[in-house]
Amino acid sequence: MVKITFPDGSIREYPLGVTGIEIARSISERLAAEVLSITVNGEVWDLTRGITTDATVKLHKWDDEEGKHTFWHTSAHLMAQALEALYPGIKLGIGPSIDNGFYYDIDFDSYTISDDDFPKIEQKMAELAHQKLDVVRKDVSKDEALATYKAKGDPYKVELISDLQDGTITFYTQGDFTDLCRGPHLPNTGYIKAIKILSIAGAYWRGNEKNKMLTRIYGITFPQKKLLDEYLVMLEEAKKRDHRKLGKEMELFTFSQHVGQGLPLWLPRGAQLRFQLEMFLRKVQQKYGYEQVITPHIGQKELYEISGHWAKYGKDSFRPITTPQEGEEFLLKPMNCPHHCEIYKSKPRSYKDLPVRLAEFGTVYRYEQSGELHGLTRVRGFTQDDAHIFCRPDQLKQEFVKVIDIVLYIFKTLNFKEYTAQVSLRDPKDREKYIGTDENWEKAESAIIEAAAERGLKTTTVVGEAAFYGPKLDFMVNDAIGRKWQLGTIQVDYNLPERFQLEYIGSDDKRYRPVMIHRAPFGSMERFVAVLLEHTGGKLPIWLAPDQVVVLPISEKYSDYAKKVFNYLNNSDIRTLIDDRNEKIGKKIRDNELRHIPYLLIVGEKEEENGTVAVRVQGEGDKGQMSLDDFIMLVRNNIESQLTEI
RNA sequence: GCCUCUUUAGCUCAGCUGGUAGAGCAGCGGUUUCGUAAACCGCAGGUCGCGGGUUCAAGUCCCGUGAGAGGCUCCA
Repeated sequence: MVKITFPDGSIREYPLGVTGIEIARSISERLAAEVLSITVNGEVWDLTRGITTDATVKLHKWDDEEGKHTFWHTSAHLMAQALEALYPGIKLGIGPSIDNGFYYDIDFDSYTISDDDFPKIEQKMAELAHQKLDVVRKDVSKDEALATYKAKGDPYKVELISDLQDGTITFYTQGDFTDLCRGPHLPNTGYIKAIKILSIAGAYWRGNEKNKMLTRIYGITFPQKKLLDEYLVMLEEAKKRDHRKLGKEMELFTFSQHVGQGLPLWLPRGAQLRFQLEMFLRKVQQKYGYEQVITPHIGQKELYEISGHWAKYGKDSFRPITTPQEGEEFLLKPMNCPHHCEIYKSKPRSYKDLPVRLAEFGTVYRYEQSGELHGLTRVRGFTQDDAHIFCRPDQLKQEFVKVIDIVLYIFKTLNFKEYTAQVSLRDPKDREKYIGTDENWEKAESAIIEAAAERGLKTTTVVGEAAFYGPKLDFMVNDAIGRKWQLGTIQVDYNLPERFQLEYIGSDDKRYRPVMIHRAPFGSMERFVAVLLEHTGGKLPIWLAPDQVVVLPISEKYSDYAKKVFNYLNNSDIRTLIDDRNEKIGKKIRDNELRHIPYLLIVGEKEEENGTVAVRVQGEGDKGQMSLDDFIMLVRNNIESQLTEI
């Protein structure tokens, strides 16, 4: 007998070799029907694997991450099985589950695969799933595993096996398909009821660009058709919220192939939106003791040699700008920090002056790889909401905490309810990647960890993700449909003060070196606007909306009154438009709703008589008549309630 | 940068196997003067991303190149 401990602490005894599915069945048939995998002593197992020691277990259903991953892992095998049947002789790479589904990397050799093949693949998978093929685990020796794949002529699996430790290597077999795999898997393929092949893409073997490019096929599967339908609806919703689409529809920004890839052109409405965001952050920063500075878009190459950016990123940057003067070279600035260091150095600083907090909406240029460019989220010219805090070492943690407060205030104001924070530390084994002394790195890392703890942030820690000059704290927000975006970043830097020989005079009249914090709560204006659009689906908070109100006369008879309303509102600092086209009111409402304008004011005979407006709120419909002054109060109160005090 | 796909009017898209470009919306002109998500009629609008090639003939086939999409690698 074995003792099985459940998550609630209860213990039951089962015969030696009991399986997960048997345990589930002993609890209820319904559970047995839903369970997908089981964690045994911290390791996720197949439901059909016998338990031979006392164990702590947890059963996983579809709503557990572990359950989904087991499901999708088997689905990846199912897809590979279907592909092998359809395209004999293909060579399999790897096929893991991912956050939303699974993929398999495959060397198709002479076959070419396109979207048109998806239905065929889906159909074959469905057919194989329907056969309820048992998925059988088998331990094999390394030699045996190698021999199997050598015989099959699959170089990728041979490479994978060669890199594995000796000992237990497992194969999973379903029907005539066998794959090298650690597992775990579903008991049989019959669990998979709904299948969708999503996309196709190239992927380097083992993620290394020196290796051969394999074909990666992405798919997703579900235990019920209904769930697939819901997922497809969600994908549609994501498409609707795509900031590139909204940016075009709302006339916020555009790109021109003549201006260049990744160089956004902000249209009047987009510029208005950015301006509102800037004003908002300027106000917050003023309260936190920041001072605005302005620096040029270029700087001498030497500046970046001092900072270390040229050595580190020079080869991936825009080429230096030359001048009529022999030997003179400038760079488009890829960072604002060197300029800000020079501002710090422009006069002697006393310990009493610190912290010095220099802020700038600084536009920088980076030559991102062409394949990486994406809408406003990844561009070659962008404006950081940048600031550099120069402080004494004893002020570091406190300053860091204040920056966290700014970030959290922004998230709150803009209604990002869920967020996580990631502490990125250096990889102590990869010294080549970083500059600076061990001692300073350790001080910086502990300052971040302590500051995050002080504000009770839930953090994850990733080793090896630090910037080359220091560790950082990055913020990720969840948007309205659950997607994660990286936004703000706060970074500690002992390195640049060293390189720029920054100093302050201490109370003992000796010279000391300040510490720097780089921070950008939005990250960049471009990226932030993109995330905001996707989060809100274009329904921006009223204070950010480029156009806040549009006045719609019922017919041309009332356009004089509409103009009076329009002027009155604009004079009251409410950004107002008028739509006095010769169209029916229904048409005007439709068009202006589609433009995502927060308030539509309908004016006709009744309104003109009473000196009122009929208010229609975007997405909510008719709110009835009110006086113009009441409406202005309504708008102002709305703005105030959204912009809560710090 | 690499792989796959896409590129036709301001926007969204149609144009099969090569025979010389089409729709809806937007725009403009008119009719209508209207009460909460699309009134009606008419007009105009395109060197089919760009450059070569094959062909009697290229939006369509081939080569090169720009831009976009989905991934991979990268991200100060």
